Amino acid sequence: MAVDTALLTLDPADPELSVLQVRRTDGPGWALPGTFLHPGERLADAVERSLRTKADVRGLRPRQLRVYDDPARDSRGWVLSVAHVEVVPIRRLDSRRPRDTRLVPVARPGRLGFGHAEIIARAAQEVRDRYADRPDPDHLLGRQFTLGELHRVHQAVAGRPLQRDGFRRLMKPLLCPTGHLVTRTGGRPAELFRRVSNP
Amino acid sequence: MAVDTALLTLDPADPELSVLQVRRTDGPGWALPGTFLHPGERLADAVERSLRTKADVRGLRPRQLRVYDDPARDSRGWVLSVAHVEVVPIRRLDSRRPRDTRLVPVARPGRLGFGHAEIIARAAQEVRDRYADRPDPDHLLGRQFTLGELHRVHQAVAGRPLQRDGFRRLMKPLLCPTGHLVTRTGGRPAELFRRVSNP
DNA sequence: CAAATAGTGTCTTTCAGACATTATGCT
DNA sequence: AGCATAATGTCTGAAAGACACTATTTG
Repeated sequence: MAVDTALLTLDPADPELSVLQVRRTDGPGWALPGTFLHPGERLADAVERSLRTKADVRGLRPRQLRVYDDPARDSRGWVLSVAHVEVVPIRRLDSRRPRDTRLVPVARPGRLGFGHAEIIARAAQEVRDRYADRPDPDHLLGRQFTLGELHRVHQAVAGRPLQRDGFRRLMKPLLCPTGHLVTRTGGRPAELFRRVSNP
Repeated sequence: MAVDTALLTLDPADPELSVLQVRRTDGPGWALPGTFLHPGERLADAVERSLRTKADVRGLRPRQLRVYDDPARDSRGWVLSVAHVEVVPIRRLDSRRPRDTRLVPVARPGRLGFGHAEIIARAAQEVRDRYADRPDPDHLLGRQFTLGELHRVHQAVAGRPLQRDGFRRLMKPLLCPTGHLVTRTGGRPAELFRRVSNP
């Protein structure tokens, strides 16, 4: 019994939804981070453990995607894997080891074994669905942000342009205005917003 | 490692979405049909096996819901369970043993252990989502049916009345007219339809 | 002023909800 | 005729797509 995780993030330099991959220890190539489940361990704890040791990321709320149970999936034997998806802002990945990890756009995941390409595709779809009608539910942005910043993040997650005015009208009733203005780049100052109910 | 299945059906006498429960062998009360996974066995095969022995149902296409991994879930020890959902017409349950099984409306599942009530709620939601915009995807009806029959099935699955004319307009473009009319009860004869792409 | 970004107004199309009307068989 | 069911027509309001316009900053 194993867990595998598609850890997604946004690279601000290249605004595409990307997935963390780790160098395989048992052979050449890359794979999703994963681990075998310890006896009595919860799935979320195993995900946390695998990502803590491989990418130094903590405080996760992984979501299950599905179980992959094809007996031929893993050449080492019969391994059931519970696929998970998790989204973190890229600064949470700063402490990862660059030689043993890489970030790859989800649209071009490379050649992966274990059916990991399918997990990535499903993970990307899950995140896109989550972002379709909620303002940045996975906190890629901080507590406060402008509608322009939110717009760019949602476009990057969706992987396609989203109409600006329609996006504003959809998101504005879901946000809490702070009343503060901010000037980030040359242009009219933008209003800062917060998510509505935020821990 | 185990599988549990919410096997849903419609009782024509009482048009509510109902779930099959089996008498527990290790204690009093009722539970969802389930079994432990055999080594090397696929999840879908374990589901099929458990339902074949307990309800004499074959030819299933179970869908995964999620894994339940709470270590305190099963008092007998550490058991991960993959919950599944499956829908069959009630005639496929004719050969079940009446004393050891029962059909219960999903809205009132009774007192169940192992978190089975939550599985049932999630299963019902999954089926309702599937039925929201497709004509009877799980073949509760046969190959041919009238829009009135389809309407009654969808209402029973949804657990609430669905507007008749809106339902017709939504479903008609998804159906293939046969050109044949049929008179089932006193009233104007209805046209028979088929699903569009049907194996 | 020009460029860049933020914010608003408005038109059209589409679609769901709701109600009404017509069609055709049965007793 | 009267009832039951099937099928269609039409109005309205909400939401999405699309385009245009105004507002406010920097250089």
